[in-house]
Amino acid sequence: MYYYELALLKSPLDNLTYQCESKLEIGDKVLVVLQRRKNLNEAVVIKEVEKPKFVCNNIQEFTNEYYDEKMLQIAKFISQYYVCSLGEALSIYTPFQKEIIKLQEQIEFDSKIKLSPKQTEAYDFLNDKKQALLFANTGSGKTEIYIKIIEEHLNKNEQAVLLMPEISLTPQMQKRLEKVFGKSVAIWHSKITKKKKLDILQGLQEGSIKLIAGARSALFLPFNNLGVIVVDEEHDDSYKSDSKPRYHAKDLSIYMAKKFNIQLVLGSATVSSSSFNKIPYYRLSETFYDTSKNYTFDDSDSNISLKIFNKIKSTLESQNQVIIFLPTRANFKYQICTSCGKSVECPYCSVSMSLHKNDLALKCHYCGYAQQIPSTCPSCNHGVIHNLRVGTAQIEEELKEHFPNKVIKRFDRDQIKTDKQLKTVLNEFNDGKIDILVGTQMLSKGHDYHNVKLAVVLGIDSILNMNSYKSREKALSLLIQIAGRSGRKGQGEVIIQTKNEEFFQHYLCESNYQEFLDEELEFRQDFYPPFMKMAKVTFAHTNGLKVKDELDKYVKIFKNMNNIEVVGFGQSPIFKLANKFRYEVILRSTNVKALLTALHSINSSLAIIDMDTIY
DNA sequence: AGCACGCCGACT
DNA sequence: GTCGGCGTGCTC
Repeated sequence: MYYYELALLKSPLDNLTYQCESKLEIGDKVLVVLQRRKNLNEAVVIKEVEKPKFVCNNIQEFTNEYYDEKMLQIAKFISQYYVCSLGEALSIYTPFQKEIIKLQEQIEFDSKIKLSPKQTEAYDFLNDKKQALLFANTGSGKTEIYIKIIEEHLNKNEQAVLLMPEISLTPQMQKRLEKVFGKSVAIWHSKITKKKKLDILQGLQEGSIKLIAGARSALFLPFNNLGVIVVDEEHDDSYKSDSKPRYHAKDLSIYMAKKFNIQLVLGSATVSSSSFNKIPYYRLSETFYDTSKNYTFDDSDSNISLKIFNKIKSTLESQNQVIIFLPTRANFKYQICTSCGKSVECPYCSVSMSLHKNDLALKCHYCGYAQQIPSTCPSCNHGVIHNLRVGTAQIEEELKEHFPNKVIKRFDRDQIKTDKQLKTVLNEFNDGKIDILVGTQMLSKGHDYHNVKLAVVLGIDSILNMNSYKSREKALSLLIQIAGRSGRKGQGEVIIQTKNEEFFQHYLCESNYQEFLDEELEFRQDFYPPFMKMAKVTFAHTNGLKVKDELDKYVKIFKNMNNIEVVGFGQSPIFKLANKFRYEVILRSTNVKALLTALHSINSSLAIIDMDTIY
């Protein structure tokens, strides 16, 4: 009889020991039962052990899947660093299939891309440093550099992965990659169908697929010979997972690249302060087209002021396209009673309900709860409800009244739910079938809109005023990214509604972003990341008193720890979420080990641990 | 008594 | 995370 320690996939439990008549390999995926449970649980063989004192259950079934040594190593790191069980960490990986055999056919790619002298310099720099940051203005041709580097690796018979924020995986990018790499490239993200995923996995293991362009989960595919990881839009916070394991795909890319000697390229026009601080960078500011921009500021409160309206009007009159950004979905974000002053809140969350006129409903954007639009205030039963903080749907509606013969479309999570919808709207927009695109953050992410002459930015102040050490960086990078969508070929106009003109004005121009980073890093020295490690521990439970007690207990414990600082604690910004009350405590330390020791000492079923929290 | 519900603890 | 055990308290 053999005895093995197994990591239970998707389970927060520690490894458990099972027995088996036959010899197994480390990394094999098997199926087991847990005592009182009916369903089989997937598990991974971690190590062989001596016969334990307790009685073991048998391993029920075997599979033809396995995790290789590198996967196990990284998963162990993830479970340590991001504080989760090994089973949870391993769950992000897609395992290898046992009986697939690698075909030996080498294809020689020739992209025929001629890099400019500056691009060549950047290319040489990236190759020379092995792990480097490409700090490249929009329109400076960073994709071509990525392609050149990927090509070089594929021609050495290595594999490549190109990570992008989910929403930037556009048809344009797909076309560009397919033009060079043909059937050797595959696109990978959460919305790819099951069947397609199986085909890709087969192709990847056989060797017919050599490049994966995908969202963060693409980093965990069964690569056997990964030569390069490219992280595009590396500043993007969506690389951080918000469910267990709460890993950061960019940080893990850096870790994996160093550990396994893989080339790493991080790229962005607005590089993150953390990468800028620790990774050697090449500044590529030369652009192919003269992209001079004309910035205007507007300190109005109203949704669309006369000044903004006239700009939109004249842009449309000259047959050009407009994009309008605002950070809020729906028609209005807040429903305030003019009589009693109370806002209409979600019954399960402590947030205001958003008005969706089209669906005749108030919806909670956090738990999805929807209800009918009340005619009078539900608190005082007689007050009239007043709408505050305008959203994309409302702007769309108002613009449709003003420009009845123009085509106006919305670009947000309500409107774009599938990959197909995304592609359709983007294609229509680039074919000139849409005149105005009104959207949220989605608008800013890496899309190429070639005919946009005006970008309107509303509500950026609400991002700048967020209570986070990162809010300046977030607001500015977002603004630059949106501005970058206007006038990619030639003159572009940007109008920004803000009461912080001095701040934005100074740093807005892409060539000043570096100056911003220098000053921002100086400001953060000794207090914030990247100089300090920060973690957030949230306690959540339906019983508000119980969860408060738990928080108080742990705050006391943390305060008595060496090398750990309790930055603050209290109710979470959204105190009640999906019917659970939430309190949080922010910890920081210059000492990663001390911080991890504190986090690993937490033994509470109410705790949600978030290492390197982004807020 | 019969059960719905919520809390708690174990899982090899 | 998920399940069963068990106590509470409500209803027939």
